[in-house]
Amino acid sequence: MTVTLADVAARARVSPATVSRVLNGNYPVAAATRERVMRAVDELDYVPNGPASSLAAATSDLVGILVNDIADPFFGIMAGAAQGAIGAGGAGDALTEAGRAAAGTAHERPTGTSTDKATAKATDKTSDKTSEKVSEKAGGEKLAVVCNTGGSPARELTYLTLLQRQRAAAVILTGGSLEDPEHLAAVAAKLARLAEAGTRVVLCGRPPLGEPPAGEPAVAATLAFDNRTGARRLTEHLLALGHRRIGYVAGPENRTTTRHRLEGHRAALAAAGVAEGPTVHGRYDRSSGYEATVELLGREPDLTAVVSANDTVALGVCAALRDRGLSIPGDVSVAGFDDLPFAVDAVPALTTVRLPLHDAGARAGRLALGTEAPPQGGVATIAAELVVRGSTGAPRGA
Amino acid sequence: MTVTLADVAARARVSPATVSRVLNGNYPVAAATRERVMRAVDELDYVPNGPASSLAAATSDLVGILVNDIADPFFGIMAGAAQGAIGAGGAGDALTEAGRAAAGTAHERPTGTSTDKATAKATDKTSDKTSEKVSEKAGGEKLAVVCNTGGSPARELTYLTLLQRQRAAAVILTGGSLEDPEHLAAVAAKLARLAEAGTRVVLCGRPPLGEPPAGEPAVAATLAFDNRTGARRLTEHLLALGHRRIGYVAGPENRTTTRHRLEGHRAALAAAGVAEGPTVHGRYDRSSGYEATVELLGREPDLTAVVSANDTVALGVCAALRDRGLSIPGDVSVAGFDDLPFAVDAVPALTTVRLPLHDAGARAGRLALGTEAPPQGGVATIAAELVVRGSTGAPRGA
DNA sequence: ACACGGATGGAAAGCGCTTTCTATCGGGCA
DNA sequence: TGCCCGATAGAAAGCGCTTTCCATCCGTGT
Repeated sequence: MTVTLADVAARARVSPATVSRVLNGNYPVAAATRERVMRAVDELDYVPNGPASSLAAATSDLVGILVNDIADPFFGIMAGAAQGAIGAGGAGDALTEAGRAAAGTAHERPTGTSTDKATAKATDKTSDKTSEKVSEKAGGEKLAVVCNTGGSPARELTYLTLLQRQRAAAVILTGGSLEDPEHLAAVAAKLARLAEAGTRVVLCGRPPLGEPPAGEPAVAATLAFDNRTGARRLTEHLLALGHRRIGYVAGPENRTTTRHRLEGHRAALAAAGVAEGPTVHGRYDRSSGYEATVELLGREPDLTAVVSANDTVALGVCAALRDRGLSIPGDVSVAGFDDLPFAVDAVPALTTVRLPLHDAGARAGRLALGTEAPPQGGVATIAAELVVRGSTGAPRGA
Repeated sequence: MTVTLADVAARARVSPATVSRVLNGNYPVAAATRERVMRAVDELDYVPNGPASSLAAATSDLVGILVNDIADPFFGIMAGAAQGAIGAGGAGDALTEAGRAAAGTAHERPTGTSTDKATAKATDKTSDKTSEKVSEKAGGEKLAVVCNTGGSPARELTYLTLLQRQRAAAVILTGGSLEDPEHLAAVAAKLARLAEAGTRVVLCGRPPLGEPPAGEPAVAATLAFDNRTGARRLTEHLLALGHRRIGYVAGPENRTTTRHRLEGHRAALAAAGVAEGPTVHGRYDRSSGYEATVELLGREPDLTAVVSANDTVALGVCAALRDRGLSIPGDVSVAGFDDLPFAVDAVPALTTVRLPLHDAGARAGRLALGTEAPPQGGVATIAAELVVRGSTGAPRGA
């Protein structure tokens, strides 16, 4: 029922081997023959069987991107950027172009007859392009898929196994991870076997794995966000404004991101000799920020500033404050983290710490492709930048 | 180098066939034998070769979710919900639980010795569960991957082809589509072949495909948002408040969502005998809303209300208005669409049209799994609900 | 006590593609 | 003119797993 390589071979009156070679373009095939094969592919509307190729070639062109929460733009932006770098044929940033290019792209190949042939042609084109003896390592066009772990360690492992099963070309893990030693070890082990099997591993916005066993090569290329310094700068900013009673709405416990940001915050306080204010842990969503703020104010009614786990949480913090009749930043200053697109639209606009999510994601994509050389020592630290806006100001009477 | 089924068989002193049967649990295997095999699997840390199984079984457990923009929560929420319904082992909504459950889940299997064994165990557990003669159609645990098309029709087709190659179990297309007839035909053709090959096709938040050829079964189960009615209600609300000069910041041209919302808007105006105000098309992002508003005010300085393509755009509209010194809703009312989580945090909170993204996504996931029966006639229309908040009010002097 | 059938396990034939290893065909060169 | 080589194409051996027959084995019914 489905068209196979053999069918194409028969129609083109060549051997299956030749068809394979034409399609993969890594072996000289006479122009005439190639032409004949392509015609047959077109006419039969042949689509290669992925599993079969992957099995025979022992590789696939899948790249997995793991995210903690796909509904959170923090991950969406990184994933989109990575995906753009991986799948857009080098165009780099298809995501950004997307809106504008929304129309038109479909007509680029007017030669096609039946609509579906356009697809086949596209495939051919790709092969053509790569057929000019592209080295194996160069990493041609790959297909990125994003896997939503929902923050569940079990699911993270499941996806990693799936990707391992699929013999993925690369895996990108984004965002902070759970700090449970058992889980960490399990992930490290899994990544080690993936790397061993030839899958490129990239960590984006996540701290590096432990050191590799001995003099062995690093398992993963790592792009780590400098959450600690970012958080520290943010708290220093608040301290400079005169705040001394600062509440902290932290992210979920046992997460690296949560810990690092908290550490930066505490470091700033310690350096200034200011006592730490109340801290409440919660989720990375707005209602968590709301609830935490209520709790915080209960514990310490005269707070003059609240630092949030991230921008989304900050929105909840603002809402809670407003509902209590407190003005921002008049009565209480609020700070976010990440500088997601909506941060500037909050009223007042959020003071926050910008993380170059887009750049980091794109770079992760290139690392996954092998287009970009891994950083020295395998780990690059990505700086976080303080962005001061209207939501922070001097405390009353300062 | 890698462990294969045969290795496991050898170690367990059974035939490969038996190992396969234990792993897939669709054939009676004596408890003792099974036990032996499982031990071997554990000890060797065996991970099945996905491509090989897919090839032999002619199916895979991949479910593809196509989204237009992964950085947009509109898609993220649907994708997350779908993914939760598909991959969470029936738990239904892993995404929501995620934050809370962030810790702990890793310890659930204290029997494991080496860290990596935990994974193997998890796999076994799954097999166990399904080994009790689960019918083929029931659709066990599948793996959802989301594919970001970035709104590019070419990429949409590419991903569909990829999924076809992988012999995906199901495909979910989310969000509106381009209205280009050629592209539409290409997609329809592709989906038809997918369906024909046994892949379940679900459209979520996208209008139905054209009618299937003759008396043939519908290719796709469709969950269509009633954007038209939603938009109509929204404009009616504005009209009821007394607005007569309403600007419209529309989404990209040639998109179904854009057209439907615009049609609803116009229908309301027509029904009320009110002349249509200026309309500007743009992207689905905040800066587009900002720019469009500047343009709108240039054309028609005395607008009293602006309707936006969606909430994100509305944020940009608000920013532009604020920058011009116009108050919301005092001088100009603003309305969004979708009711994304941040809509309530805008100041003033956005009046918008709520789309049950989460429910729709989850339902799409169940349809993809075959857990839920497709709607009558193949198409279910999902109602959109007007949500009135502070960003809309009576125009000055009304 | 003997034949029969249910319960298990093995053998082996692929699934569709990739990739050596060969075979063939012309030319260029000595 | 004859030989060796580069350029092409084909043959065939898998890749690792599923699954359709079959072959056993043992408990039962009569």
